[in-house]
Amino acid sequence: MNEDNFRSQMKKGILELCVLKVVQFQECYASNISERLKKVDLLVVEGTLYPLLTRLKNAGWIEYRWEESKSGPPRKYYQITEEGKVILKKLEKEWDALTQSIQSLNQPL
Amino acid sequence: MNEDNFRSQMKKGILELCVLKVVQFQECYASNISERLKKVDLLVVEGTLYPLLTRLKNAGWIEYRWEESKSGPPRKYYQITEEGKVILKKLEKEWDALTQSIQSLNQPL
DNA sequence: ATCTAGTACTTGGTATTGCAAAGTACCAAG
DNA sequence: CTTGGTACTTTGCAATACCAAGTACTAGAT
Repeated sequence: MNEDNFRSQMKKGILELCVLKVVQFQECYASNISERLKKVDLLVVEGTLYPLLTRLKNAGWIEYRWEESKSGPPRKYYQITEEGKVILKKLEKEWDALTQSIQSLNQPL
Repeated sequence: MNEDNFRSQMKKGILELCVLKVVQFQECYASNISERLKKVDLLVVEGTLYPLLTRLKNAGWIEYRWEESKSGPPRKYYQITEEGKVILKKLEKEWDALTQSIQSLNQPL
Protein backbone atom coordinates (compact mmCIF):
# COMPACT_ATOMS: atom_id res chain seq x y z
CA MET A 1 0.00 0.00 0.00
CA ASN A 2 1.33 3.33 -1.08
CA GLU A 3 -0.21 6.73 -0.53
CA ASP A 4 1.14 7.97 -3.86
CA ASN A 5 -1.38 5.78 -5.65
CA PHE A 6 -4.16 7.05 -3.50
CA ARG A 7 -5.51 9.70 -5.80
CA SER A 8 -5.58 7.18 -8.61
CA GLN A 9 -7.46 4.74 -6.42
CA MET A 10 -9.90 7.37 -5.27
CA LYS A 11 -10.75 8.21 -8.84
CA LYS A 12 -12.00 4.71 -9.46
CA GLY A 13 -15.72 4.78 -9.96
CA ILE A 14 -16.11 8.52 -10.07
CA LEU A 15 -14.67 9.10 -13.51
CA GLU A 16 -18.01 8.29 -15.08
CA LEU A 17 -19.50 11.10 -13.03
CA CYS A 18 -16.75 13.49 -14.08
CA VAL A 19 -17.06 12.72 -17.78
CA LEU A 20 -20.84 13.09 -17.68
CA LYS A 21 -20.42 16.41 -15.91
CA VAL A 22 -18.07 17.63 -18.62
CA VAL A 23 -20.18 16.60 -21.62
CA GLN A 24 -23.44 17.82 -20.14
CA PHE A 25 -22.74 21.37 -21.26
CA GLN A 26 -21.47 20.92 -24.79
CA GLU A 27 -20.29 18.41 -27.31
CA CYS A 28 -16.74 17.30 -26.70
CA TYR A 29 -14.31 14.91 -28.21
CA ALA A 30 -11.83 12.93 -26.19
CA SER A 31 -9.08 15.55 -26.12
CA ASN A 32 -11.50 18.25 -24.95
CA ILE A 33 -12.57 16.07 -22.07
CA SER A 34 -9.01 15.12 -21.23
CA GLU A 35 -7.93 18.76 -21.15
CA ARG A 36 -10.86 19.82 -19.03
CA LEU A 37 -10.17 17.11 -16.48
CA LYS A 38 -6.46 17.83 -16.53
CA LYS A 39 -7.16 21.44 -15.60
CA VAL A 40 -8.72 20.27 -12.35
CA ASP A 41 -5.95 17.72 -11.66
CA LEU A 42 -8.07 14.77 -12.67
CA LEU A 43 -5.69 13.51 -15.29
CA VAL A 44 -7.07 10.69 -17.39
CA VAL A 45 -4.89 8.93 -19.91
CA GLU A 46 -6.05 7.59 -23.26
CA GLY A 47 -6.12 3.99 -22.10
CA THR A 48 -8.64 4.99 -19.46
CA LEU A 49 -10.68 7.62 -21.24
CA TYR A 50 -11.46 5.87 -24.51
CA PRO A 51 -12.73 2.65 -22.96
CA LEU A 52 -14.72 4.73 -20.49
CA LEU A 53 -16.38 6.68 -23.28
CA THR A 54 -17.23 3.42 -25.00
CA ARG A 55 -18.82 2.09 -21.83
CA LEU A 56 -20.88 5.23 -21.38
CA LYS A 57 -22.00 5.08 -25.00
CA ASN A 58 -22.94 1.40 -24.75
CA ALA A 59 -24.94 2.22 -21.64
CA GLY A 60 -26.84 4.80 -23.66
CA TRP A 61 -25.79 7.69 -21.45
CA ILE A 62 -23.86 9.51 -24.17
CA GLU A 63 -23.83 9.39 -27.95
CA TYR A 64 -21.49 10.72 -30.61
CA ARG A 65 -21.32 11.97 -34.16
CA TRP A 66 -18.31 12.00 -36.43
CA GLU A 67 -16.87 15.32 -37.47
CA GLU A 68 -14.03 16.03 -39.86
CA SER A 69 -10.95 17.71 -38.51
CA LYS A 70 -8.60 20.07 -40.27
CA SER A 71 -5.59 18.60 -38.58
CA GLY A 72 -5.87 14.84 -38.54
CA PRO A 73 -8.41 12.08 -38.60
CA PRO A 74 -12.12 12.67 -37.90
CA ARG A 75 -13.23 13.00 -34.31
CA LYS A 76 -16.03 11.53 -32.27
CA TYR A 77 -17.94 14.39 -30.69
CA TYR A 78 -19.83 13.14 -27.68
CA GLN A 79 -22.97 14.60 -26.16
CA ILE A 80 -25.08 13.51 -23.25
CA THR A 81 -28.40 11.77 -23.94
CA GLU A 82 -31.70 12.37 -22.17
CA GLU A 83 -31.18 9.12 -20.30
CA GLY A 84 -27.69 10.28 -19.46
CA LYS A 85 -29.06 13.45 -17.91
CA VAL A 86 -31.30 11.42 -15.66
CA ILE A 87 -28.42 9.18 -14.65
CA LEU A 88 -26.19 12.18 -14.06
CA LYS A 89 -28.67 13.62 -11.58
CA LYS A 90 -28.75 10.31 -9.72
CA LEU A 91 -24.98 10.05 -9.64
CA GLU A 92 -24.65 13.58 -8.37
CA LYS A 93 -27.01 12.77 -5.53
CA GLU A 94 -24.99 9.66 -4.72
CA TRP A 95 -21.82 11.70 -4.79
CA ASP A 96 -23.25 14.29 -2.42
CA ALA A 97 -24.39 11.54 -0.08
CA LEU A 98 -20.95 9.95 -0.14
CA THR A 99 -19.16 13.18 0.68
CA GLN A 100 -21.63 13.74 3.51
CA SER A 101 -20.94 10.26 4.83
CA ILE A 102 -17.21 10.78 4.84
CA GLN A 103 -17.59 14.20 6.38
CA SER A 104 -19.53 12.64 9.23
CA LEU A 105 -16.56 10.41 10.10
CA ASN A 106 -14.54 13.43 11.16
CA GLN A 107 -15.75 13.21 14.73
CA PRO A 108 -15.77 10.32 17.19
CA LEU A 109 -18.90 8.16 17.35
CA MET B 1 -22.73 -0.23 -16.85
CA ASN B 2 -25.38 0.12 -14.21
CA GLU B 3 -26.06 3.07 -11.96
CA ASP B 4 -27.16 0.81 -9.13
CA ASN B 5 -23.56 -0.25 -8.59
CA PHE B 6 -22.37 3.28 -8.62
CA ARG B 7 -22.04 3.80 -4.91
CA SER B 8 -20.02 0.62 -4.67
CA GLN B 9 -17.79 1.80 -7.49
CA MET B 10 -17.37 5.22 -5.94
CA LYS B 11 -16.21 3.64 -2.72
CA LYS B 12 -13.24 2.05 -4.44
CA GLY B 13 -10.07 3.58 -3.13
CA ILE B 14 -11.61 5.66 -0.39
CA LEU B 15 -12.27 2.90 2.09
CA GLU B 16 -8.73 3.20 3.40
CA LEU B 17 -9.46 6.80 4.22
CA CYS B 18 -12.71 5.87 5.93
CA VAL B 19 -11.18 3.14 8.05
CA LEU B 20 -8.31 5.39 9.12
CA LYS B 21 -10.81 8.07 10.03
CA VAL B 22 -12.72 5.62 12.20
CA VAL B 23 -9.76 4.17 14.07
CA GLN B 24 -8.06 7.51 14.63
CA PHE B 25 -10.23 8.20 17.67
CA GLN B 26 -10.20 4.91 19.52
CA GLU B 27 -9.24 1.28 19.29
CA CYS B 28 -11.74 -0.75 17.28
CA TYR B 29 -12.12 -4.29 16.14
CA ALA B 30 -13.60 -5.21 12.81
CA SER B 31 -17.23 -5.28 13.91
CA ASN B 32 -16.93 -1.82 15.50
CA ILE B 33 -15.60 -0.42 12.25
CA SER B 34 -18.21 -2.20 10.19
CA GLU B 35 -21.03 -0.85 12.36
CA ARG B 36 -19.68 2.66 12.28
CA LEU B 37 -19.44 2.65 8.51
CA LYS B 38 -22.84 1.04 8.16
CA LYS B 39 -24.36 3.90 10.14
CA VAL B 40 -23.24 6.33 7.47
CA ASP B 41 -24.34 4.04 4.61
CA LEU B 42 -20.83 2.95 3.79
CA LEU B 43 -21.50 -0.73 4.19
CA VAL B 44 -18.41 -2.89 4.01
CA VAL B 45 -18.68 -6.64 4.01
CA GLU B 46 -16.27 -8.98 5.76
CA GLY B 47 -14.52 -10.04 2.59
CA THR B 48 -13.64 -6.41 1.98
CA LEU B 49 -12.92 -5.19 5.48
CA TYR B 50 -10.60 -7.89 6.74
CA PRO B 51 -8.20 -7.82 3.78
CA LEU B 52 -8.28 -4.03 3.95
CA LEU B 53 -7.28 -4.06 7.62
CA THR B 54 -4.47 -6.46 6.79
CA ARG B 55 -3.22 -4.15 4.04
CA LEU B 56 -3.29 -1.15 6.35
CA LYS B 57 -1.44 -3.09 9.03
CA ASN B 58 1.20 -4.33 6.58
CA ALA B 59 1.69 -0.75 5.44
CA GLY B 60 2.36 0.21 9.06
CA TRP B 61 -0.55 2.65 9.21
CA ILE B 62 -2.42 0.73 11.88
CA GLU B 63 -1.49 -1.93 14.42
CA TYR B 64 -3.47 -4.25 16.63
CA ARG B 65 -3.42 -6.11 19.92
CA TRP B 66 -5.35 -9.23 20.81
CA GLU B 67 -8.01 -8.98 23.45
CA GLU B 68 -10.12 -11.76 24.95
CA SER B 69 -13.87 -11.60 24.41
CA LYS B 70 -16.60 -12.88 26.69
CA SER B 71 -18.69 -14.04 23.78
CA GLY B 72 -16.50 -15.80 21.26
CA PRO B 73 -12.95 -15.89 20.02
CA PRO B 74 -10.42 -13.17 20.83
CA ARG B 75 -10.55 -9.95 18.84
CA LYS B 76 -7.97 -7.86 17.05
CA TYR B 77 -8.28 -4.31 18.36
CA TYR B 78 -6.79 -1.91 15.85
CA GLN B 79 -5.35 1.50 16.51
CA ILE B 80 -3.72 4.04 14.25
CA THR B 81 0.07 4.43 14.33
CA GLU B 82 2.05 7.65 14.25
CA GLU B 83 2.88 6.97 10.62
CA GLY B 84 -0.80 6.31 10.03
CA LYS B 85 -1.69 9.71 11.42
CA VAL B 86 0.68 11.37 8.97
CA ILE B 87 -0.76 9.39 6.08
CA LEU B 88 -4.29 10.17 7.20
CA LYS B 89 -3.60 13.89 7.02
CA LYS B 90 -2.25 13.47 3.50
CA LEU B 91 -5.21 11.43 2.40
CA GLU B 92 -7.64 13.95 3.85
CA LYS B 93 -5.93 16.68 1.85
CA GLU B 94 -6.17 14.55 -1.28
CA TRP B 95 -9.82 13.93 -0.59
CA ASP B 96 -10.55 17.60 -0.13
CA ALA B 97 -8.74 18.38 -3.38
CA LEU B 98 -10.72 15.73 -5.19
CA THR B 99 -14.06 17.05 -3.98
CA GLN B 100 -12.98 20.54 -4.98
CA SER B 101 -12.05 19.28 -8.44
CA ILE B 102 -15.40 17.63 -8.95
CA GLN B 103 -17.20 20.65 -7.59
CA SER B 104 -15.47 22.79 -10.19
CA LEU B 105 -16.95 20.68 -12.99
CA ASN B 106 -20.44 21.91 -12.15
CA GLN B 107 -20.14 24.84 -14.51
CA PRO B 108 -19.18 25.02 -18.18
CA LEU B 109 -15.52 25.67 -19.04
C1' DA C 1 -19.37 -34.79 27.04
C1' DT C 2 -21.33 -33.35 22.86
C1' DC C 3 -23.99 -30.46 20.00
C1' DT C 4 -25.66 -26.00 18.45
C1' DA C 5 -25.51 -21.10 17.83
C1' DG C 6 -23.05 -16.95 17.77
C1' DT C 7 -18.91 -14.42 16.91
C1' DA C 8 -14.35 -13.44 14.67
C1' DC C 9 -11.28 -14.00 11.40
C1' DT C 10 -9.36 -16.13 6.82
C1' DT C 11 -9.12 -17.54 2.15
C1' DG C 12 -10.13 -18.49 -2.90
C1' DG C 13 -12.42 -17.00 -6.96
C1' DT C 14 -14.65 -13.44 -9.94
C1' DA C 15 -15.64 -9.01 -12.01
C1' DT C 16 -14.52 -4.35 -12.63
C1' DT C 17 -11.59 -0.91 -14.08
C1' DG C 18 -7.50 2.40 -14.22
C1' DC C 19 -3.34 2.21 -16.53
C1' DA C 20 0.76 1.35 -19.67
C1' DA C 21 2.09 0.15 -24.00
C1' DA C 22 1.66 -1.07 -28.51
C1' DG C 23 -1.02 -0.78 -32.66
C1' DT C 24 -4.02 1.27 -36.47
C1' DA C 25 -5.46 5.08 -39.22
C1' DC C 26 -5.84 9.63 -41.11
C1' DC C 27 -3.96 14.16 -42.57
C1' DA C 28 -0.61 17.87 -43.79
C1' DA C 29 4.00 19.72 -44.55
C1' DG C 30 8.50 19.17 -46.32
C1' DC D 1 7.04 9.43 -49.90
C1' DT D 2 8.57 10.19 -45.49
C1' DT D 3 7.88 12.41 -41.13
C1' DG D 4 5.25 14.22 -37.41
C1' DG D 5 0.99 15.23 -35.28
C1' DT D 6 -3.59 13.75 -34.03
C1' DA D 7 -7.34 10.37 -32.93
C1' DC D 8 -8.93 6.25 -31.81
C1' DT D 9 -8.38 1.02 -30.53
C1' DT D 10 -6.73 -3.08 -28.38
C1' DT D 11 -4.24 -6.09 -25.18
C1' DG D 12 -2.47 -7.36 -20.88
C1' DC D 13 -1.63 -6.31 -16.04
C1' DA D 14 -2.54 -4.93 -11.25
C1' DA D 15 -5.46 -3.51 -7.66
C1' DT D 16 -9.46 -4.31 -5.09
C1' DA D 17 -14.55 -4.71 -3.77
C1' DC D 18 -17.43 -8.43 -3.36
C1' DC D 19 -19.25 -13.18 -2.75
C1' DA D 20 -18.94 -17.54 -0.80
C1' DA D 21 -17.06 -20.99 1.78
C1' DG D 22 -14.16 -22.33 5.45
C1' DT D 23 -11.70 -22.29 10.12
C1' DA D 24 -11.66 -21.45 14.98
C1' DC D 25 -13.10 -20.18 19.45
C1' DT D 26 -16.71 -19.61 23.29
C1' DA D 27 -20.93 -20.31 25.82
C1' DG D 28 -25.10 -22.50 26.75
C1' DA D 29 -28.38 -26.33 26.02
C1' DT D 30 -29.26 -31.26 25.76
